[in-house]
Amino acid sequence: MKSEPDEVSIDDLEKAGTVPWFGVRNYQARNFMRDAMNIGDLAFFYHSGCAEPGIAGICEVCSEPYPDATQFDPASPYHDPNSTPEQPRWLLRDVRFVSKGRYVALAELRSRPELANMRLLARGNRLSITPVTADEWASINRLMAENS
DNA sequence: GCCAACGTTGGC
DNA sequence: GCCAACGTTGGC
Repeated sequence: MKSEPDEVSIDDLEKAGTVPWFGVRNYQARNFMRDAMNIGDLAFFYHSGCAEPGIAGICEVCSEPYPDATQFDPASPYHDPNSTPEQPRWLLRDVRFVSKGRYVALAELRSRPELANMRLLARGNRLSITPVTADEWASINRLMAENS
């Protein structure tokens, strides 16, 4: 799950404990969050749009999907004038802080042959939420556990 | 249903 | 700030 650290960083999540994953405005990413997640699932917290993008920590899905309030707020950059409370387009889930690990930068992810097929790293991928296979999860977890 | 134009994402 | 890649919009 990608977030710009200027908006919500892993440290912000640690302080807050739980945050709603607001602002997703891509149908595929929304569908992954709505349909492919279950309460208790773990996710990598990825920092994007910053000097050194990469995986900063782990969070846990802790709610069912519910409407993203920012879509109804005209003052929000995530406002969607075509969405209504009766038929909301954008759903989110809450996530809870689990842990921080050694920062695994995008360049390091790209250097690992075992991650060559990871959806996150696919050419042209812009989805802010992508699935992770069990093997990818295990190998990244090992990288995060290494001493820095 | 096609496709050009436009907007956005996100790494660099 | 640039630009490749992709998604969305809207005319036809």
